[in-house]
Amino acid sequence: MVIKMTNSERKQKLKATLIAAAERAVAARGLAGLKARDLAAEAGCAVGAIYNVVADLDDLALAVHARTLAALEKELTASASKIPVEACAGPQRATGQLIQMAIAYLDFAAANKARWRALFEGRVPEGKPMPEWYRAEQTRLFGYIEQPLRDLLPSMPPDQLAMLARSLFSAVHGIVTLGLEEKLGAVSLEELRNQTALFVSAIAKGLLAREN
Amino acid sequence: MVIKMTNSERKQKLKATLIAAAERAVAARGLAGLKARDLAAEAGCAVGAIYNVVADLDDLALAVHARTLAALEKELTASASKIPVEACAGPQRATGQLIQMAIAYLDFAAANKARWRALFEGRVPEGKPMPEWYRAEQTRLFGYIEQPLRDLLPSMPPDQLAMLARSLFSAVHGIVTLGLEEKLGAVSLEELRNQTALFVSAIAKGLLAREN
DNA sequence: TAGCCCTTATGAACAATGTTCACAAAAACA
DNA sequence: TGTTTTTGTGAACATTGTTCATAAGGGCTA
Repeated sequence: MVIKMTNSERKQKLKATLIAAAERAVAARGLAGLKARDLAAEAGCAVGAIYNVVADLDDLALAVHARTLAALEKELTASASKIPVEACAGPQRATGQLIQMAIAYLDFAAANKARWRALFEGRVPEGKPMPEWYRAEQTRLFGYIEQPLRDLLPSMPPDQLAMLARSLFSAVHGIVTLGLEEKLGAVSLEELRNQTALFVSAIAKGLLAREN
Repeated sequence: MVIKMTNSERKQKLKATLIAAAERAVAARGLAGLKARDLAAEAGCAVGAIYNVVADLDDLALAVHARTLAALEKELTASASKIPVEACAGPQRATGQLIQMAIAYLDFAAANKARWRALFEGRVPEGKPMPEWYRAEQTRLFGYIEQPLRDLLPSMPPDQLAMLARSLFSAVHGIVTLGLEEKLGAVSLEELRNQTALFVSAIAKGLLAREN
């Protein structure tokens, strides 16, 4: 007996299938490996069918990005929970948390290179300013950085704190990005971990010194 | 009378023309705006002629990148010369130089957004590991960072110093990149300058503290 | 169940790419 | 001047994303 599906069921199923296929494609061959015909072949549908469930291939890429961000968040929270609450207090603890998160970020990027890179490769064609939910996701993830930063610098006004979180993430992101690209010469993951920890620690120390 | 040109003269001239056209295209429409047919039209040659003087469009992009790096270097040295030699000494002076350079980098990126972005957008298709002269250029530019870093941390071994220079650049690059992308929310250039200075200063302070 | 409508599926067709190639033109050389 | 090598040409090819007329099939009312 053939299982019948209602229309919207089929639609949702196809969308899920396509996203899964897209994720595999990105993981295996990068964002440039996301091709309409390949997706259609792997999902077992016609090329045109793609555009019934998704507006663009960019749309699909965004869906993949969302899943990547979710995986990243999982990793971040997992790493955060590894620090015992009573280990130490005050600035030391906050600094430790920041270092831990930075290294978790690095490790995630290294372990999911293609998918992670794809997050920052996408073209922003001036026209589509990125959907709201995606922005919200990003902002929410930033919360993870702001909290330890707040512990570190209690007297910092919230808006400056947000700015600082942004910059701190950017700095770590830079180290991770250029570290994982072979573009600038190869570095071992272990060495990258050291550098990341060193820099986050230095930044924390420097910021703390400035505050007093 | 028609001016005749020897073959290699023509070739070089066409190459120069193409590079100039490519530079304009990248500056105006980004790396994605580098199209074979547009170039041919602007250079007044056939599309096929391009491939007589250049292997790829990627090759042309590299030529453009080289010019961008040259312009950046000019800016960096100009900014470096603005610091009076006698202003202050030791760690303060070194820190000041690093901040100055970071801000010069930021300003250059902001003033030459498209060309600068193109430097890091290029596809690295695993196959062509980037020509040697390009790597050499990059390495040479890193020298500008290493020197003040050496002043700041005289007891640091050279290989670690190179690593540190790399990471410092990466961190600043991250702040600049994510700052100029609208992807993460807009920030004014002035605010970015403050953040950059704040972070470089914090890093310098933190590294110095670690050393003693 | 029959009949109508609207959603979905299809794959050929379109437009825009980079790149190649057989051939033409021109320069280099003997 | 005649031959050979280099350079120029633009049509042709392959690969993209995206669209569209058309066909197929589910959804609903009678």
